[in-house]
Amino acid sequence: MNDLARTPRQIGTIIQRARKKRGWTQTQLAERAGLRQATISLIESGEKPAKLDSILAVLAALDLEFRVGERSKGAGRHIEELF
Amino acid sequence: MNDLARTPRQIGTIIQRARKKRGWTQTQLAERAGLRQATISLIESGEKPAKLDSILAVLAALDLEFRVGERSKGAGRHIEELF
DNA sequence: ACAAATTATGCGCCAAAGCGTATATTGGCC
DNA sequence: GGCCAATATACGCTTTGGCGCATAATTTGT
Repeated sequence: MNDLARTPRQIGTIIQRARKKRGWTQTQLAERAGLRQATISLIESGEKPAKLDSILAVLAALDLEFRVGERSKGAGRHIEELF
Repeated sequence: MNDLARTPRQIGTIIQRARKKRGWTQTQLAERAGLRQATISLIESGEKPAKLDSILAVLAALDLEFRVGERSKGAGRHIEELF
């Protein structure tokens, strides 16, 4: 994978795609991440900035993780390019 | 680069390394990220969970970015895996 | 089209991140 | 040791993310 995640919205989109890929509902993901369905909804929309802990919990529940790399070194894809 | 970042502490360590690599003080980084020196100190220690926005601002100031990838898989990725 | 499931919002509340300011504490360097 | 830059803490205050609970709004399946 290695999707670029520079903004809360990009992160939300990535999370949503990963969740649907697993066939999970927001409620199911919320349970696994120890959050509420409403919180998942907000995170996926990216409109309200979340806490780092919440994002990390969601990523872990999806078996995903952050990696930190230098910008503009083309090691990832922009999520917008997907459709 | 592409450093693993699963916990706030790991993220803080990465940020600190990148900052020192650039020869910046916490105060300088704070100015560029629109935060306080004290906040940078807390983020680098990773002891107090920060807000996602703060982390993203710091990464951007350091010309870094998050990438999201599957756990337990190497950094250099096969694009074919995605579909 | 209808019912069921899923997702998006609303409201009051609490905990805490970040702020401003200021002060310890540490670390280099001469 | 002594001095100054750099970093870690402190306190009161404001803002807000996430909660519980609930309900709209939307999507999906038959």
